[in-house]
Order: sequence, then C-alpha cells, then structure tokens
Amino acid sequence: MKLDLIGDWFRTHYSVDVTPSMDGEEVTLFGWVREIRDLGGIRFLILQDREGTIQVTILRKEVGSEVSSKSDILQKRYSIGVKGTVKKTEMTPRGVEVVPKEIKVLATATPQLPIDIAGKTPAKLDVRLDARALDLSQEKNIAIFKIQHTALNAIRVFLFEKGFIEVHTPRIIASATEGGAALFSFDYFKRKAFLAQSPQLYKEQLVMSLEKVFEVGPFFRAEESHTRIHSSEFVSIDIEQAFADAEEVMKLLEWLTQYVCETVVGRCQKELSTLKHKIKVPEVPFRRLTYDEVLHNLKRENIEVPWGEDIPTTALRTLGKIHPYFFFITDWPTHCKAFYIKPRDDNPTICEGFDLMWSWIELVSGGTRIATKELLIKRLGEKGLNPESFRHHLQAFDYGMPPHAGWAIGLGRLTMMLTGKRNIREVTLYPRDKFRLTP
RNA sequence: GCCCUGGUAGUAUAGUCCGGUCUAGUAUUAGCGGCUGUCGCCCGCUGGACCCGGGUUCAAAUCCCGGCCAGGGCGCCA
Repeated sequence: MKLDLIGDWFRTHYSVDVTPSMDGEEVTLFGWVREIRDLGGIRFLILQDREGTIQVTILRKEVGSEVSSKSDILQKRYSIGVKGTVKKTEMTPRGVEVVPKEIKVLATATPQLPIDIAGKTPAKLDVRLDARALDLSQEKNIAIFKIQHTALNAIRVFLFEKGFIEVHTPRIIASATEGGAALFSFDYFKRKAFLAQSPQLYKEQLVMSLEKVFEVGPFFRAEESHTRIHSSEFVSIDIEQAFADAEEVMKLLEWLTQYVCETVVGRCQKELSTLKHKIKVPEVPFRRLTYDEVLHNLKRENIEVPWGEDIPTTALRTLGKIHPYFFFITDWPTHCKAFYIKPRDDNPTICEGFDLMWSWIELVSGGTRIATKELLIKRLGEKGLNPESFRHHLQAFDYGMPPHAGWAIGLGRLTMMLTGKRNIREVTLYPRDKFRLTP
C-alpha cells in the first residue's frame, strides 16, 4: 500500500486541545487509529495521540469520496494525519468531534495486534513486555511514564533550588565499588571492566569540589534476585552533600518526598484517575524508628530477629502493615550497612545509616559517610574488601574530604508508589532481569 | 539458586482434581457481509489453540518423568 507523505502538514493541536469552543475551526491532527466503529453510513474513528483521544466522524454522504475511500482502508494502529473542522456536539463524551476534509495514511499496522490496545481483554505482563513498543501506547502506560516524568522533574526542580549540581559519573568502572552486589563484567580494550552498580564513590569524591551533587541514571546489578521490586538495570537518583550529616539529608529527603507527592497530585490528576490511583501527600517529619524499635515492634508480632541481623522481607512486610506509609529506620548495626557508612562516634556498633521505607519496600537508603581514610580502610577490612582495589578512591581522602552525607532513591520503586503498580517491570520502559534481555 | 502455582486460538479464559461425552466451550481480536450517532456499538457468517520431549494406557488437554517459560514468594541484593 502506498503511504501518504506528511508534506507541508504540521500539527496544530493535540487531541485534548480540541475543545467545543473551537467549533468551526480547522485543525490538523496526527496520531494513531485506536478504534473504528463503522455503522454503515456513518463511521467513527478514535484518533489517539500522546495526550489523549478525539473522535473523527465520517458521514459517508457528506465527506468527499476521497476521504470516504481513504477511511475504508484504515485499521487499528494505522498512523494518520487528519485535517478537518471542529464540530461542537452533544453526542460525544468530550463535546466535540472532528469532521475530516483530508486524511493521510502515514503508516500501516499488522491487522492482528499482539495485545488489545483498547483494553477489553487485558494481556498479561509478560505478553505485554514482549510487545512493549505497542504496549506503551496504551493510555495507562502513557499515564505511568508521565507521572514518572513529572516526579523526576519535581525532583530536579527541588534539588536545583537547594543548590545541588547535576553530575554524570562513569558507568564503566575498573573494580567493584561497594562489594556485596554482583557486577556485570565485559571486555574493555582487552581489559576486564564492570558496569557500575552505584555512583557511590564518585559522588563522594565530588563533594570535595562541587559540594552538593545529584545524579539520575541507570545502574546495574547482576543479582539472582527475581522479585517484583528488583531489576538488573534500574534508575537511581543519588545525592551527596558536603558538610552535612544523616539528619540533614533525611530532612531534605522527607521534604523532597512530600514535594514530589504534592506536585504529582497537583499536575497529574488525569493520569492518576486513568490509573485509578490516589496519592496521599505525607506530612513531615516522617516517623523515625530505630533499628531497636523495629525489633521490638516485630517481637510484639511474634517475629524474632536477632540483634545484628538484617531484617528479612517477611518481617518487613509485617512492619509495613504496622506502618503503612513512609517511615525511616535509623541506628542500624554498623555491619548491616555498606563499608562507607559512618559508625556512630559514641557507639561504633551502630551507624548513621538510614532507610526510608514505603510500607515494606525500601525506597531510599543513605547515611552519613565516613570521611577519614584510616576509618574507611578499617571498615573495608572488616567487610572483607581489599583496600588496594580502592586505591584511587582512598587517595581522594588525602586532599581534604569534608564530612558528608547522601542517599539514593530507586526511581522504579518511587514510581510504583506514585502509580499504584505492584511490579517494577510495569513502571520500567524496557525492563531487564535475569530472564529478560529483550526487547 | 530454592519453594509454590501455572502454561489451552492474536489476547483472555472454561475444561485438568476423577483419562473416553473435547469433533476442545466462551469472550474479544482477525477476515467477509449488513447497519446514519457509536462510544466495551450491534447483527450474521468464516477462520484460529491444548508449551516442548519422552512415558503409562485400548484411549491423554487431562496421569507420570524431564526440559523450557511465566507469576508469586524466599534467599541473595539497596
């Protein structure tokens, strides 16, 4: 089939910008055919674009034969341009329709689509992910990523306002940054290199110069973890701040969390209602539970966690029922946390690391960092890591490393919270996990 | 990596426990035809499936074994 050329057409409006008050105006719209309802002498096209949908009404007798025959060949997901007249009407939910004067077919689509884009027969997530490019065109998915976009924008606005500088640290690294998590390795000009699991060491070094930095970017973990809150590739929002401690960055974090919720509630009403999700704007300060208090809480629920152990998921789920929204867990045993988290001066068995929980899910983790070389080397040793492989990082501590603190938010988990989705794959454009490498 | 549950047309499901009635049902999608106000349009017709391999049996979608894949959970992991 011969396609039309876009020629000198340009879009005058998105679908949702066409309103009843524009009655009689000529508009040019681009988008995709979402539905066709053909009643014989009259045919309704639902044109979808990024912002929504609008009905294009084709009365056979009244449109020219060219429009009429062009509309005969249309099928779902054909990409089209429509030039036509806005008509105010009582007969559509939006109060408007467009009567076409000219239709251009810009792309065709296969007749039997792999998923039902109108959503009558919803496909399972795995099937949707296999046809992700098409799946993402569904209104619900567009809503998810608009909310994510709005949240991310709010985060940037907030952090810029607070004087943070956006940075980009390497994804390609020479050795493990944190120990613990497994890294992906690959060939780098005949040397072995790794994909970064975190910007941790770099962002710490940057507080020596830029003082307050943040980074938004993907990181990689070769974990066996196959759960609905883990991905092999995930986007992290990291901050690091000089001359600050955990308490200060926790305050920043709770204000930021509140601001993000407010902003999304304020700007994404349409998307939230598409997703049938409500966001409660949290009050600050968030509840702060110490690790010991968490253990007591759990004991009352007949869950015994020995002091010093990490809290297992099952226990976190119980805790999440007691505290269903945001709360901090502070005063962790030092050895539960990464080597760079600062032990408390008055009691080195516990540390200044914290987690921000959203119910049972860890949304953010952070803390005061160790700022002296000797202590850092000691902690590396205790974690079974070889200080020699951190040589370049440790050297930074010879040049005036100030006290500093920071945290990292998992963007996927944040988006789950904001959209009500229960699987991180749903809020990831092209998720990567142990079993999925495509599309 | 472990545990549980599952895998039936393009999609979503019924049937599986207790083998035969399954020539595999339904909805939707797709193809064709009809219809001038639909908005999950409607009506008629036509297509289209038992994850792969092996076994038991007169007979397997159904039972058994192995594999692959998926969902949930755990462990690992921020």
